[in-house]
Amino acid sequence: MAVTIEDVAKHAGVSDATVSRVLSNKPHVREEVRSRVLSSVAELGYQPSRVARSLRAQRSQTIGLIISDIQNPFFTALVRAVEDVANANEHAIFLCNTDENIEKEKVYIDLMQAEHVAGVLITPTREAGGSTRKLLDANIPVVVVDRYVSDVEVDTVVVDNVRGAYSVVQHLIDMGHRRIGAVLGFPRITTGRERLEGYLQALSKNGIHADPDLIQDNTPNQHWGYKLTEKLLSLPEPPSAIFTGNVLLTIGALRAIHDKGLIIPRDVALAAYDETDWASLVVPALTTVEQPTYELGKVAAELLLKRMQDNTRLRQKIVLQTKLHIRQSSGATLSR
Amino acid sequence: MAVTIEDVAKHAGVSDATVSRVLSNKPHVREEVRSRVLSSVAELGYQPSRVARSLRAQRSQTIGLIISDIQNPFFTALVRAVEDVANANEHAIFLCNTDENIEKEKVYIDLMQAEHVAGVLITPTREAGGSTRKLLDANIPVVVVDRYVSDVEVDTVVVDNVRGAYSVVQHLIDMGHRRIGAVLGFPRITTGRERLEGYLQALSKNGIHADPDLIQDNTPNQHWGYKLTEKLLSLPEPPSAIFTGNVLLTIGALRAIHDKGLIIPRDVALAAYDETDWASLVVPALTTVEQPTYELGKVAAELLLKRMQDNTRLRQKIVLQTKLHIRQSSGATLSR
DNA sequence: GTGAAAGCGCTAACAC
DNA sequence: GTGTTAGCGCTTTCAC
Repeated sequence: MAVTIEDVAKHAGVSDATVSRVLSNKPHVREEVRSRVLSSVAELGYQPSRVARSLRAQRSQTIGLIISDIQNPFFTALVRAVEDVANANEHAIFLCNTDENIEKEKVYIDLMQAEHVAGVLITPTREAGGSTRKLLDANIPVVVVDRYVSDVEVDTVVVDNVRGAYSVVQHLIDMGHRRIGAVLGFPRITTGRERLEGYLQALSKNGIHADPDLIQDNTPNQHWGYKLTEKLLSLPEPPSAIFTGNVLLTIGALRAIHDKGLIIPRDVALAAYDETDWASLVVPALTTVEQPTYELGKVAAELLLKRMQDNTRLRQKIVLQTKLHIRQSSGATLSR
Repeated sequence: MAVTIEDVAKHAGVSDATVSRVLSNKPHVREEVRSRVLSSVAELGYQPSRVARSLRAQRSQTIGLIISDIQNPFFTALVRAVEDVANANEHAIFLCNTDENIEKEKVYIDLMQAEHVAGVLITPTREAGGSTRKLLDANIPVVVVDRYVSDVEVDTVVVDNVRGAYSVVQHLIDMGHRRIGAVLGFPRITTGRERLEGYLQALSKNGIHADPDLIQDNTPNQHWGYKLTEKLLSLPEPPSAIFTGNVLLTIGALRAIHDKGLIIPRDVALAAYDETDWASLVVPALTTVEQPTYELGKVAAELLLKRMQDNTRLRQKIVLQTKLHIRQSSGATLSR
């Protein structure tokens, strides 16, 4: 049906081996033969089968990208970066969404093996690196990104979440707040835990007692952002400021605050993890911690490519820094 | 290295063919043998190679998804839906981003052939369906989604953009506006052209002359949303209302309006294509046209699966409807 | 410098 | 009901 290497070989009057050599730029082919083959390729519109190549090489030209939620703009920027890097290196991308669900993660890990992918980028659903280890055991290069796993030696690219959270909570304290609520993702996800840690460090450094009622966590999505914020606002002694742990939680929180009829920052201040396109357009503009999302994906993808080329290199852990954007939602009166 | 079907066969004391039969639930296998094979599979942790299967079957268990921009939440919802459907049918997804770039689209089309994908979902970069035809010629099932192509017979799932745009522009007219600016995507993309058409229909129906100065189009991203809106606002006779053609254009427009120091809807009203999480949280809340994004992806993916099963069925064109959300940005004083 | 042949892991056609 | 065999398209020895 489709045109195969044999068709090209016949057309050029050579063997398939020679065609193969030409196409993979191997030496030891006469210039004349090479050009004859190339024109046959062009004439027949030959497309080498990546499937056959994968089977033969026992490795496909594809990178598996296992992320938590494609509808979270944070991951979207990551995907974008990975795609750009993969593209430039002639790799395709298998996209997989776990929804923070360990079962889905497992299914996808098996898929990665069955597809003989060249490598995997994963934002693991939990700190225990079972899935990561399984891939490594199958001899598949892996880079863990955004979150780390603690019980497996693996290349890792993350953001300094402790410091990011610390800086923004410190800012809230600087604005005079002492009862600061936290709306976070599960602490079993390392990003959630580290942001909690930064929050606690800031409080402790300023001699503020951490009230457990003020610390809420669950799946980091809009629904729980709403629920947890509602809970905070209904406390007998509600917080005067709220720190939200990612963009989806923030959207939920904004809605909850609005539905309660409260005004930011007059009734309750807000500072959020994750910068977005619209953070500076909302009224009041949002104080945010910006993560280097594109950079994160780019660095991780590049690291994966290096690992794919040389599996003996030393494992690396790269930590990127965040940037604080101070705007009106935290009560700051600075320009936006 | 990895466990193969032969390993399983030996372990169970049968031939590979029998193992294959068991795994693909073929009849004519003794129950006793079947269970012996299955326990060998489990014991050895055997994972059938999808690569080998693909080569053998001349078709992989993968769906190609070629979209325009993964960072646009509209496409993100689409991706999400496709992934859910593919998942439920044991298909993986190749994700490809064209950036509205025909050259990238062509590269990906070739990739789809080289990967022997089971089918392709595509949001074509232009109305001329060259890429789509190429896939069909290679006997790969295709469903065109979001935008249509006019010169190829192909299954299509789109939104009624003319009507969506018409309804929101009519609403602006109802609010008393007669000079309405339009910030749109290229008319070579069918969504852009149809939204322009809806805009023009609404004007014409109300006896309003369409001023060419008020109609701006370019690549539908944030940058151009800003530029084109700036241009509109700098006209000697600027519009009293602006209709933006997608969410990225809207973000650019919001920023441009803000940077000019104008207040919505007092100085200029705004109504936007695409509903978002935050549209109702911005102050003023945005009047939007909501597209059934998830539905779009779901219907398209299901249609593709049907086409994959039976390539002789009649071509279908499915048109989904939009929903207008009237909020304050258009000057409406209704509740949000 | 080039060709012939083997084989990657799987399934389907054909034996028995 | 089960095994043997061939072959999907490619690359990589190994001859010559």
